[in-house]
Amino acid sequence: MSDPDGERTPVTQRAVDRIKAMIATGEVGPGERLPTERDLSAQLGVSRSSMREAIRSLTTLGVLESRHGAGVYVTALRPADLLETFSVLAEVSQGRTLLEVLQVRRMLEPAATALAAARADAEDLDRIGALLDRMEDGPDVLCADTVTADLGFHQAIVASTGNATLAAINDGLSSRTFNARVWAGHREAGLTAKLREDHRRIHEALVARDPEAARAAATMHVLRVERWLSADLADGTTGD
Amino acid sequence: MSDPDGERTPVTQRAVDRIKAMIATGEVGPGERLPTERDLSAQLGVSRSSMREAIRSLTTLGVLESRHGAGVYVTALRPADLLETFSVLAEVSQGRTLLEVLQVRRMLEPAATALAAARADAEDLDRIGALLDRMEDGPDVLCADTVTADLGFHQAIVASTGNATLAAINDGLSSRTFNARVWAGHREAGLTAKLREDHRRIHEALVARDPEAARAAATMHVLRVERWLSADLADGTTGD
DNA sequence: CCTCACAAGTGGTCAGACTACTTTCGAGTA
DNA sequence: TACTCGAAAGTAGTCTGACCACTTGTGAGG
Repeated sequence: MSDPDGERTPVTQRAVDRIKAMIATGEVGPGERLPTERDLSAQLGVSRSSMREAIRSLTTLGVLESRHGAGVYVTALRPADLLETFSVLAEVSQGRTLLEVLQVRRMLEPAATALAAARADAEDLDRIGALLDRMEDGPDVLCADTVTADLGFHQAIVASTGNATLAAINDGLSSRTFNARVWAGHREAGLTAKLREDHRRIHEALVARDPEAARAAATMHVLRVERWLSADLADGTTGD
Repeated sequence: MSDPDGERTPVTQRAVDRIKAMIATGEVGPGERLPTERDLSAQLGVSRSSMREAIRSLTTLGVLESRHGAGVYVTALRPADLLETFSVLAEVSQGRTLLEVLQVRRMLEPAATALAAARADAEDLDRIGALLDRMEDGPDVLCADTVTADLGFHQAIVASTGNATLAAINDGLSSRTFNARVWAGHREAGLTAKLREDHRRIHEALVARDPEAARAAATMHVLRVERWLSADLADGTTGD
């Protein structure tokens, strides 16, 4: 910050910085509306196109939100808003990076699940249990619902830790396409029962309010997925 | 993906998706150059303005890189590229969210430090040791160098795990301004010696290649900072 | 063979017009 | 009076075409 002016900074970047400053100084707070694009561009002496690119950039970052016909607003600036971009990692990653992601999840999920075992309230447990049932209900068929329930199951657990930042990060480390691959891979190997067993054990530990059991169950689950991915990658037929 | 067409998607969003698809299908790979903005906009039948906004969005996400006069390129798509936006969280966070961030670090750093104790090579240890010295060299005065060395110290440790994704995430959870606050706060309380001791213990565990000692030392360090922040927030004079 | 200036090509910025959507407010109605 | 609904004003979204700033390749000149 405070680049004297040694090098010419692009106009759009200056606009981005200016808006960031407006938020940092409290000139506009979370949830509030910014001046119109036209006003902003006039204030900063830049064209509306450049201002729009600046706004687009901050919108992508989750700092601003544009509502067609209504105006540009500052988001709530909650972790979930700011970490939405995070999902790109899981989406784009392949091979080696995917393994790295799983390694990070092996650090986070056990700790998060243990914390959830201590903190989840009855309502949380109900929600988690319902998602578990949805996963079990699915026949052998791998309907998209199973994958959805699986994602929801883990998200609900992490969310019940009460740490929104943790939840947002963990969500970013999971991706629908990857999860679908995991289920498909396990079905081919006839191992979907193992996945279901993992989930049930995690749920039992949560209900029993046993953090250490929860940690162990979560570790085993991530490890299983990690091991499967390792083997899958080694097969060569990695697909995209 | 594959939104039938139930609702009209904005033109710019379609352009973003199209470029993402070009990358996903391998039509353009990491490091390669895209067609010119003018060509792309013609291909997709959108205006150059909209295409520029799409490119701006992907540039912000760390997927593309624009070089004035030279063209638009796909980045290497390394985790560090994709997670650069992550730092916004640590920059913007305040109060409660900051505590959440530290709680996540308490899950990651011990595990990462333990892994580093097992994996770091001689070169890594040298680099880490040098940064430790730089931190100790600083007199009582809190020159910016101490903060820089502190940041570098933790980054070097996490980097030596060999997990670039982990390193990128952890970097995103640290911020220069927060670190400076921590040092300033500890100096006021006359506790900088404690911070130095933490770092020394971590380093010793790494050199001894003792993962469990490393895990414990890292945990204690993060806990100390967490406890300090808790107290600092309770003081009310939280600053911005 | 090397150097350097020029030219072509590229992203960066600007201006202004029009479209699509949202919100507001007032006229008309029950 | 209270409610409904449609028109109007205001906003973001898109398009066009022009010009500026920078990079790169190339060809003339040394």
